[in-house]
Amino acid sequence: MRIGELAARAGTTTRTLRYYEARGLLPARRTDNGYRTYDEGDLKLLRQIRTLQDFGFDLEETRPFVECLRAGHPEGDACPASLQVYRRKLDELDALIGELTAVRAQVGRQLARAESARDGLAADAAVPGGPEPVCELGGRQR
Amino acid sequence: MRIGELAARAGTTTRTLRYYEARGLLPARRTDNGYRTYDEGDLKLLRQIRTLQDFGFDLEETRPFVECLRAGHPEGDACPASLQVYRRKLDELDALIGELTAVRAQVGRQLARAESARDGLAADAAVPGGPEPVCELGGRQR
DNA sequence: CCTTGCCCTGACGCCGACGTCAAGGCTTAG
DNA sequence: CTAAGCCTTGACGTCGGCGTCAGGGCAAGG
Repeated sequence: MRIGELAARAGTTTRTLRYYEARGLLPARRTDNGYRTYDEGDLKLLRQIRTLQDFGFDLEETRPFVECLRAGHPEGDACPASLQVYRRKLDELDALIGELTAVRAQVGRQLARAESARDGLAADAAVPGGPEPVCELGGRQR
Repeated sequence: MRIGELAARAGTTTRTLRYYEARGLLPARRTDNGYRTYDEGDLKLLRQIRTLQDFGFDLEETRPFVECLRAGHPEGDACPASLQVYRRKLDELDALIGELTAVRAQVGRQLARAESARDGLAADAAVPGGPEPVCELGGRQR
C-alpha cells in the first residue's frame, strides 16, 4: 500500500508518515518510481506509535516499542526497554499529576479568598477611604 | 530602578522583562538616555506575573491580573476578569488531571499486563514454536 | 584614555510534531 | 490530449517564552 492509504487507515496524514521516516522511526520501501510502499506490519507499527502518542509519549519514547515489534514480538511492550519507558512515564505522570493537583488546590484557595474578599467588601463596609477602584475593562473584549 | 535590578529582585532576566514589554504586559518608562526605569509598583506587577506563570498560566492569562493591579486594586485577583481566569484555569486543570489520571491508569495496566505476560512466558512454557525472539538493543545506546 | 559594567535594538535559535506551500512527476480515466 | 488525483523533495511556518549572540552606546572609576 502507498503512503496515502496507510495514513488514511491509521487516521493520520502523509506528512506525519514522512516525518516518522525522516526520524528513522518508520522507514519505507520504495517502488520503481520512488513511491513509498508499506505493508500490514507497518500499519501495526504505526498504530503502536499512535497509541503511545495519544498517551502523551514523545516520539522518541515510542522507538523501543517499534523496535520490539520489528524484532518479531507480537507486542511492542514485550521488551525490557519498553517496560523501562512505561515505568519512567508512570513516574513522570505521578509527578505531573501531583504538581497539577497542588496547583489546582492553590488556585482554588486563591479563588475562594478573592471571592470572599469581594463579598466582604460589599456595601463598602471595609473601605473607609471610600469606594474601591473599579476595573475598567468594559468596552472592548478580545 | 533599572532593568537589571528589577530582574534580579524578581528572580528573572532582563530578556524576560523586555519580552513582557514587547507583549505590552509590563511597559517601562525611559530615562533620557533610553534606559528603562521601573518602580516598586512594577515589581509588584512583575511578581504577580511570575506567581501566575509558576502556576502554569499563559502570559496572556496574567494580563487581567496585571491590569487589575494597575487599576489600583491591592490584589490582582480583585477584578471579575481575574476571577474568570481562575475559574477557567480550574476547569482546565480538572480536565487535564482527569485525562492524565486516566492515562496513568491505562499505562499502569499495560505495564502490569506486559510484566505478567513476560513472567508467564518464563521457561518458554507457552511458546510451542520455540524460544521467543529477543530484542537486539545491546550494542550501542543513546 | 581605557576598561568595566551597565544598557540598547535587532534578529536568529530552540523545542516537538507536524501543517502548508511550491514545483514538479507518474498514472489513469475520459 | 488533458485533467484529476495520486506521489516526490525541499523548505518555511506554527506556537510560547524566552536564550543568545552581534554590534553598539553610556557612565564611572582608575
